Amino acid sequence: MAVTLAEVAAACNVSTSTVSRALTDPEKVNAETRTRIERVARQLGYAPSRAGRSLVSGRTDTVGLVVPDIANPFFPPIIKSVQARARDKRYAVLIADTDEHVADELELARGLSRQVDGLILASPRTAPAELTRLAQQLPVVFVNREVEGARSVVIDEAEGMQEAVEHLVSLGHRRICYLAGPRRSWSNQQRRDALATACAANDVELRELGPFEPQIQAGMRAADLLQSAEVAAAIAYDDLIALGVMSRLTERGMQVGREISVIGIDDSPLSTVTHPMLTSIHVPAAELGSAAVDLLLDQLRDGAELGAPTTVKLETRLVIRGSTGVAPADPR
Amino acid sequence: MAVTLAEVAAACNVSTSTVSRALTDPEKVNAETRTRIERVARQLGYAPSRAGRSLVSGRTDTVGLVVPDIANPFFPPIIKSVQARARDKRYAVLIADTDEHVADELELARGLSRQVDGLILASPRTAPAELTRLAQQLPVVFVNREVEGARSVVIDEAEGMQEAVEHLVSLGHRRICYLAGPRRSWSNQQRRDALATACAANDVELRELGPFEPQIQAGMRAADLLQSAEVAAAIAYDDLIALGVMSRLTERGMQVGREISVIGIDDSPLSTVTHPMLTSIHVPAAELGSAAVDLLLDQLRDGAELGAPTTVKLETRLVIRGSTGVAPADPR
DNA sequence: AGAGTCACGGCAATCGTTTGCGGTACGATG
DNA sequence: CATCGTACCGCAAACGATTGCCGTGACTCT
Repeated sequence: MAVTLAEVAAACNVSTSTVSRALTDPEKVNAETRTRIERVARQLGYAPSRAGRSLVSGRTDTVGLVVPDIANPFFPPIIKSVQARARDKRYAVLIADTDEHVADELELARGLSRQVDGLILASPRTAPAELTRLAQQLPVVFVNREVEGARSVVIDEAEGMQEAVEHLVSLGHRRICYLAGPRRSWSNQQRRDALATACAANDVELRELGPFEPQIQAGMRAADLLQSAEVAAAIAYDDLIALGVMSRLTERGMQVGREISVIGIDDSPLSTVTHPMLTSIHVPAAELGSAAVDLLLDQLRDGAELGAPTTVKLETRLVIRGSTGVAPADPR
Repeated sequence: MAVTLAEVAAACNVSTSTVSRALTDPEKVNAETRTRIERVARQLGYAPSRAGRSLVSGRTDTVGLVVPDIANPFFPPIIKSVQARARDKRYAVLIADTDEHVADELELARGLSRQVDGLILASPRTAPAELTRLAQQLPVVFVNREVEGARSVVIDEAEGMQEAVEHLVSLGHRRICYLAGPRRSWSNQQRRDALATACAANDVELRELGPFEPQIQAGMRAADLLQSAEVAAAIAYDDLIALGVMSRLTERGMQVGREISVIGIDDSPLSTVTHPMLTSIHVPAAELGSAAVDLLLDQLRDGAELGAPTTVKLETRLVIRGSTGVAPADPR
């Protein structure tokens, strides 16, 4: 079928070793023969067999990426940047989608682990101990989750959250409702904590509803609950929930941005598709992805596979759009 | 590092061949030894090396999937269903995103082709001849594009488009504007043709604007053009464009669903997030994905690698929501 | 009892690459 | 002229799994 090293070697009257060296270790072989080999290899359309190479090198030149839900607009930008960065470094990317099934997460990761050199887990929800253990078995980088003894890339929601609260306060709001994400989600806790801190610092009352799954439908459910709560400002766990809320509230005749203010988190491209557009805390998704790849490849190269646990923190900031406005005189 | 066949064999006092057979060809070996081997293998945590297996079998148990843009909500459902179906059949999925760069499409596909048994190309925009040639080199299934001599799964927009036109006509519209997708896009031509046919059959005047890239931003641009055209009903190439149009029109103070009607295609989950919600032609995305995998694996199994070119056609239908309404008395 | 059958499992070749260990030929050096 | 160094390249052994072929032993049938 495919052209092999041996065929190229035969066509050049040299041994396979020489061809191999010529193509991977150019200095090790005479310049003249090297160019000859290179030419013939190209002519014959030679491409090294991944399998053969893997077998002896022990590497696969592939990284795995596990995400909870490709359809959640938060992840595509991350996936894209992971792919782009990996491709630059000659790595392929295997993707697995857990469909938000926490139970499948480890299983999928383990499955991938056999065919990749390293893994990136985005927003995992598996128990910490399991993740630590996984990270001891092969190079892993966690995105949007800090794990003991492992490397991770996370976002620092403090800044953005503080801006969000100050923004609402400046509009006259004194009471904010947090629409919580999945109960055991690490980033939900981070966000809730950041919000609590910001509220405390600004003397704002904080309420909470939820938990909600990060899906539009759940956001619609949240909207109905929100209407019976006495608040005029809500910060949602993520954009999807926020969008669901807006959609449902609008449908029920409320004027988002006037009667009630809504803030999302992620600043996904969808933030601009609604009317009014969604005020959201911007998360640098592309950087999340590329930083994760860098951290991972770093780990792979150094051989120091369990290199110093590092946490890269990326900043967030508030992007103000139309879904937030001055608090109504009477907070309902 | 990893447990090998040889280690399992040693632990069982049998040869590697026996272990291999016990695990892959259960009938070929004595029930008693088989269970013993299975037990030991599990205990030792044995997992076959993909590389070793590939080398001798020539297969990789991996399929490649090339999509134009993961961030386009049309594709995640397809990706998901491809993955799910592939996983069922013990195949891994390598994904590549062309970022809408037509030029990279073939290159990415070729790159993948070395490490997969077969390819699925979703909505490719490469020239037909190239695609035909690609399909001769390895098993390929095309999604959302018909290619000479190759297998593909496409959608039949005729039905949905006819429903859409009839729907608009029943609301009093006599003039429809098509917001075209990328000029050389195959599905754009399909959709335009289907629309033209439906319009002719219903004695409706058809205008056209574009081309537009399938992105929200482009839709916003379309909206502004639309306002200076004398139409009160538009059918967009896809939901993203339609959503961009709605968003921008609403922002400019128009009442979508009253002053102007908008219809999208794809019926992506986002259709429900806007207000009013987007009337859209539903495309069975999940079926597209799983049908593609079935077609591909079929091709792989039969060895008849260039099996009969088949085209699977999936039906579409209109989903009516709030973005369409009765035509205003004076079409502006 | 002898021959044939059958189930089971081992041997060894094979897939395509990489790489340590030498071997060869050449030029340089004393 | 002999010795040594060096640059280049070939040999062959891995890597881990699969599989055709054959040997062994037990059983059956006549």
